[in-house]
Amino acid sequence: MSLKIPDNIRESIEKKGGLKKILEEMPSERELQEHANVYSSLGDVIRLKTLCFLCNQSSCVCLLKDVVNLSYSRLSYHLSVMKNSGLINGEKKGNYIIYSLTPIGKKYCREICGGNEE
Amino acid sequence: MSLKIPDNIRESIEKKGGLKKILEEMPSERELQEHANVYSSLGDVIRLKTLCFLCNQSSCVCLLKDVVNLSYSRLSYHLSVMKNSGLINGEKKGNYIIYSLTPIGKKYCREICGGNEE
DNA sequence: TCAGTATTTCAAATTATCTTAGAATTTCCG
DNA sequence: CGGAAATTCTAAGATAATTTGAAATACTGA
Repeated sequence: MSLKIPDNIRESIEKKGGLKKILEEMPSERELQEHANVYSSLGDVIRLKTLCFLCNQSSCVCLLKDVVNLSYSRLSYHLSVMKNSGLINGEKKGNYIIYSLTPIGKKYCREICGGNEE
Repeated sequence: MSLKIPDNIRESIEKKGGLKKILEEMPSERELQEHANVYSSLGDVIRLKTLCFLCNQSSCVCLLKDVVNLSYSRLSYHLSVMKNSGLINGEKKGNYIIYSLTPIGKKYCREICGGNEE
């Protein structure tokens, strides 16, 4: 690693024990991938709106449909993205599937919507 | 809003002052859009790795290139995404551009990498 | 001014994500 | 059980994001 970089940066790195040490202390590829999955799931207004609504109120798909104003199939796609990234969970209750936030979903809901929780 | 929804959900909504009230208390479209921009910028492993490295150490592009192991143009694209979403900031120093985290970038860095900051 | 280095920009090709229509499933109720 | 109504899923095409490599820009020092 005999890279040509500005002196002050090189010195700062040496003080921290070298580049190798810094890199070793960073989160693993797997951890970063997991975070990236959640964040990209959160990176969409429709899904954030859904998250914020579920933060206040567990809901069937038919009510969510009216809240976000989408077709069933389009909403269903976004719910599946959120489910796969572990933000929400759907539980079958008779004719309906009731979606609610997982603990991870609640954490991010707080970050976005403030403290008001179900 | 005479939607056919499960009774317990309808009752829960009434207790909270009705659907209209719940919707009014949610973050605005604009706020959600801003959050979505940041989250989709975070939704990529390359960018998270960059964020975590900058969390420890401000850096020129040439060093980052070795850290994330990408071509200049590919890295440059990801840096521009992060810059546009307000996570990082580049300052020209002679021949180099030194990137560092903005306050927003530091906030998310903490969420991902734990407490260790520059 | 000129050569050299660091970084960005552009446009085309590729890849991932989103949307839509409609099919399939599930439940309700006679 | 069988048909209707409501809900959910699937797969294609449409849209958006990413990658690539070449060319452009901006600065430095001789």
